[in-house]
Amino acid sequence: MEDEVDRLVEAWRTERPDLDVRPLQVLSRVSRLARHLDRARRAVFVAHDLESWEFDVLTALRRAGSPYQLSPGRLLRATLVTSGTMTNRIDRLAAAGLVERHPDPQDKRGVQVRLTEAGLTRVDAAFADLLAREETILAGLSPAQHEALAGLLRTLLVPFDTARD
Amino acid sequence: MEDEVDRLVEAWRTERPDLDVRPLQVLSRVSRLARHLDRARRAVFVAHDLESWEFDVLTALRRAGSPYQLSPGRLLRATLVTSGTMTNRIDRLAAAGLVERHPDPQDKRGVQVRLTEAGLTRVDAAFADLLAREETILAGLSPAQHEALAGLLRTLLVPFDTARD
DNA sequence: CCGGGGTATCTCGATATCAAGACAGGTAGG
DNA sequence: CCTACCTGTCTTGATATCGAGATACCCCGG
Repeated sequence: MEDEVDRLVEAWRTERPDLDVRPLQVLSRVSRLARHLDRARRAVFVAHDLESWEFDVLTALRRAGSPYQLSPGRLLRATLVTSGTMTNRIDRLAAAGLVERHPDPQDKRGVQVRLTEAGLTRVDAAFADLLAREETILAGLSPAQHEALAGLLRTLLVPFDTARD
Repeated sequence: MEDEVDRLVEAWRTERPDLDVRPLQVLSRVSRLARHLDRARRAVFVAHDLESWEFDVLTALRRAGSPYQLSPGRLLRATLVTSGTMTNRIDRLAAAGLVERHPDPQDKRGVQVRLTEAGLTRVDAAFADLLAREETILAGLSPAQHEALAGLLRTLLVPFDTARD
């Protein structure tokens, strides 16, 4: 079977036979697959009345464990957005009743963003559905292939994750 | 070596031991890697005074082969954006002198977007640089691993690329 | 105790994107 | 040929994001 990237690579080989376009075989697929995953995620979240960005913030809080709270600074580093964006996101999540802002007793500059009861149940339900959907996307892979793929991707990711911060 | 996803999976196993979070081992890595690639691309393009979206449109035209022209409709399908976005992009690329709009002689509703000489040289230079940068990202993989990874990703991508359109 | 640099969060203006709809031109059936 | 539907492109209004800067607070060195 062929995918779009096979066609894309073929076109480049015709147009630029002087270049080695093999990197595209991996990296264009990563980008395109990420785009498709984004759409699939969105489709799962509409059933829970959540946007992707809401889910990203809520899961970061959920993973932190009880009492499910993090500072805006930690949240923005976890989700790779700017501080202005995170302020806006927290505002809207608070308006929706999914999180609450609490002053940080340790640091008067700081704030702690805490999941509400409603936020917790929403994110747990959405996360379970998301995993189910992702399992179907991976259904074409054997357990061994699955593991091999995870390992290869880790190899590519480690330099990025160790370089920063 | 560990990456961010290993830590993320570990957190989930603690917080939700009832769920099988293995899909994240692959799909979260795909999403995160795509994000890093995006930044790396951006960094390459600043040297050529190009934005990522400009590069996307210009490469679609470049791949089409001489005379390097496509309709806005084909361009928006190739780049996965909406028609309003594509109109805006073509406007700005035309203002920058990288493409030109020509009426379609076959279909009076239609337009053909054609790469200018300046657009062709810019995209060729940027593409060569991008490939060089991508090669360094993939340097940690042996040729066999590279091929295996490409194959596994294709398996995941084929259902998406055959389903639509 | 005080001053300077660093940190945490928020504000503001600019912008790229999307969704929905407008509109001209194409196309097939009666 | 003309009606009704479809297609290709552009317009418009709303919105999430970013980058830069403002503000308040922390903390270390003198």
